[in-house]
Amino acid sequence: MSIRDEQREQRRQLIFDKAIELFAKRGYANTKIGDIAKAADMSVGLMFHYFESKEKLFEELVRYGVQAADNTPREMNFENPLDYFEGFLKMLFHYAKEQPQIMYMFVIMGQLQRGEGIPEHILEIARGADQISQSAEIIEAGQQYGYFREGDPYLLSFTFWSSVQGVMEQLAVHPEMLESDTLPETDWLIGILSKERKQ
Amino acid sequence: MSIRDEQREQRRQLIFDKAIELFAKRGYANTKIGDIAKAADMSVGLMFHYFESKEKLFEELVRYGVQAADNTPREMNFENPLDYFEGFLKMLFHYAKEQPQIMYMFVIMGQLQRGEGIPEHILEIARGADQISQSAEIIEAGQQYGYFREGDPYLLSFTFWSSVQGVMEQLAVHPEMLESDTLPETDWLIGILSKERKQ
DNA sequence: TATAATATTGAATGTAAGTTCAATGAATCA
DNA sequence: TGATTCATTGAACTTACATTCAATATTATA
Repeated sequence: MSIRDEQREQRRQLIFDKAIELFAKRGYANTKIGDIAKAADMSVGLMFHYFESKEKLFEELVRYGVQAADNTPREMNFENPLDYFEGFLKMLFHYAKEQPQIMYMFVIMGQLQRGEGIPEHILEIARGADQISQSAEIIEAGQQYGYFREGDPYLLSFTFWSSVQGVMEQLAVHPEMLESDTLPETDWLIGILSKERKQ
Repeated sequence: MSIRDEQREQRRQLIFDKAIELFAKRGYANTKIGDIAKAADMSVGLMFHYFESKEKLFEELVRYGVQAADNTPREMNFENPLDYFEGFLKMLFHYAKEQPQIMYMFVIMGQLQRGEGIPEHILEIARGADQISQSAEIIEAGQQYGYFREGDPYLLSFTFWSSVQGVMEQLAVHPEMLESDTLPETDWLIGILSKERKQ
């Protein structure tokens, strides 16, 4: 790859990263192209040299998020189903510090569900990753082995992911908590799902 | 009060209610005055007969929310501090069905924390209600009597309220769950705070 | 009923923000 | 070095949306 191409790629990546942060912190409609340009230290016009439009930028970002969400579970090994959730949380909190993009991505994927201001075809892309239903299956299976609390698996999954979502959203606005490593214990949230308290 | 005044009040209330719902579901920037007008079945111009501006409407709404949040704890009696949180949740879920406004209000108050698109003086109003710090005090006191989990009280409070926030946000987009009374058990969330599992 | 006050509308206005574009500068390559 | 391609900018263009306003209808009051 030529130097030109590399620089182009770096520039795109820079915009991408700043956009993730801003979209996560302020929401789609609240985030102005000018804000992103300023954060990436370039003119507004240049943004359009790298991304066709605000919408396309956001779309690319959502695709990236869906893909990441899809891949993550496959990368994980776990013995008991609860470990799946615990592992996920640990990973989330762990990465949150070094690569806040992952956390921001998570926040954005959540915001999407609320988004009537967001074009339908982008919402469609996001629906690909139905975390709640997928997890509900794991929970249902796990309940038979007594790992999980009793109750409607979908509702448990809903409650767990909504909570994680809420925590991530708040963390996104409180970067100082990340920096000082002041993060919830994974147990606190896993407790929503688990039958017993950890020893 | 004259009939005119009454009707005026009703009209204002209608706008107010529709605005709460839309702001909660779509966020401040995403919600167009035209959307609210359509929901309230009136012309855009008429909205401005009842409310000076979108911002003023939102401000009034936030003031209402802060006041409601302030009053609620005083209305509650509880024996052990955990009951305070459980009572609050029960109330929230209970009202959510009949008066979704309360739930929406809750969602909006949460959105405010994220809001750089929202005028500073409105954010200032919202800061009046620092749920997290207030609850942290109750938690800290309760820890001494063994009701609560060990851990940084502020962080516990943060985690609990973030989770509640997350659940409310999701419920706001899934009204069918409210209607079918498919709601999380309060225990699931109280477990974030409590030392022991309920018998 | 006549007059005043209020309710209501839709079109006009102003503005903020997304997008386009012509012009300039910098890098690449022949 | 000259030509070509890409990077970058700021200003112009456009559109969506908040807000204003003149005109009309409705209701209250004398």
